[in-house]
Amino acid sequence: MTNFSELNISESTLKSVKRMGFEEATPIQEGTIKFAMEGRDIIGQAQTGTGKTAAFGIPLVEKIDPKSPNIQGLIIAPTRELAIQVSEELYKIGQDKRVKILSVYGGQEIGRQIRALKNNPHVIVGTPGRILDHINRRTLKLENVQTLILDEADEMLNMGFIEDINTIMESVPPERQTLLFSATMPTPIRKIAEKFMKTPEVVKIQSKEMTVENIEQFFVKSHEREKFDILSRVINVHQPELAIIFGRTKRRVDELSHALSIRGYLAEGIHGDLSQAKRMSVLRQFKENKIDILVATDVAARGLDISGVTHVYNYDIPQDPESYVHRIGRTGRAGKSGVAVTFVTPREMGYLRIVEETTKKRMSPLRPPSSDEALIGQQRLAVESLAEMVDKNNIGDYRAFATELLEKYEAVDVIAAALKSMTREPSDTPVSISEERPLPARKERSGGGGRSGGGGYKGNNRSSGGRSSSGSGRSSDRGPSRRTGGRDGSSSSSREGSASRGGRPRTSSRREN
DNA sequence: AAAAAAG
Repeated sequence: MTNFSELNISESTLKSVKRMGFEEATPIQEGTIKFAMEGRDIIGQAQTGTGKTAAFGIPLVEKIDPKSPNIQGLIIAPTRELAIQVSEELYKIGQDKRVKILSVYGGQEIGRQIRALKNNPHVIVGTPGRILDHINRRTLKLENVQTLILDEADEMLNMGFIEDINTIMESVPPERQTLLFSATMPTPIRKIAEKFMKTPEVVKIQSKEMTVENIEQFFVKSHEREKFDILSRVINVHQPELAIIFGRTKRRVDELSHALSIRGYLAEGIHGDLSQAKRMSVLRQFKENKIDILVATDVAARGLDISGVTHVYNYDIPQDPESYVHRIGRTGRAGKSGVAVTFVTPREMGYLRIVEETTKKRMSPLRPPSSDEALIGQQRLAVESLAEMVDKNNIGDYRAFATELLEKYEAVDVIAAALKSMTREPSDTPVSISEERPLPARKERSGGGGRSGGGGYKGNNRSSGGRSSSGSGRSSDRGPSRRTGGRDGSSSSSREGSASRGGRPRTSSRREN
């Protein structure tokens, strides 16, 4: 372990770092700061939560001349939220040295940014689209940039920014220092590194920090229409302090957050169609614990560093396993433990296996709690918060009323009544969540086909005839490989028997509610 | 097929 004071950092920066509560450098910080202060180019392989921002932020701030009016550092980040987060942390690191940081990103009035740019910031943090926009408007002068940093480079690749990145990098003087951070190193990123970097030092942190070892991973096999009720029960049993629920689409997120609010949870949604102001306010409320549950699309899956997230729920299993790793990585951070629960419909079980192959870890099946268990969870919660109020002597002047009650009733009855009034009974308020189009059944190396549309709806519809919605019966293109393998069809499982209580034979009576 | 990011 290295202490920051051993890293040749200037007094002013050290002071800021101390104020932020940092004492010892994390592995990525130790490795990066040492080489970066020597002016070396660096490839850092690490995810957020490892102290990455300070790893490049400290040497960047060290290099800034606060008396110069020029932009000396440029940082490119994949999402707006990440750009904001990075600029906030850089501001703290550079506070004592009076380094001026400016973030530029889409969704914010560009005139305001242009005015702010005239205020001679030293460091720009931005998203690719808006940075390019400013370059084209000639409102962003990059000819004095000495340090260029790519944060989450592989994410920017995934999001299709690779061309933008190339263009931006070409607009920065070649005799600069370049730091590139990426969790993985796919070929296009490697190419960028070869093209734009000078004999970079590679700083890789041990795989231990990059995996998900302190996260307990569960899955719940559940049909689409049962998901929400099971989710509420699981939440009531888990009693998460801070939870993120991921949904697959923006619409899904809207409906879920609305439904949760109806049932009395403090939940808000966040996705890319909301105004930037709304996105920021939701995130801030979540960080300040004003809401307990953040419902999100993958906009919140990557990079965001929100401390204290105890549970992650994947209401829909993510398509690609990488997304899964990013999502559950929002919990179990900074050495704390976390819980991740993933809902998976029977026909999506193939995706689950793929995820498990990627993480090299099996998920444990989670039995959906009964409504009784959910209630007990709520009651426990009431007991805890009552006890906490007593412990903290947070009783105000209710003692007189308590005495009054005790003249008439048994103490135990009074307390029981108080507990009951604090308990949220499982609500049966109806909520509506649209059925999500199921993920396409995983195709196994089918060679042929390739006609547009990919015949998505190839479900395991028994051919029960009945005008399945919207006609257009394209039953002709039944794939060549209708496999019979482990389909659950008759679901011989018999555990979690409570789910199908009424034992209704699943005949053709679809859609009757 | 969805989401992110420039409007």
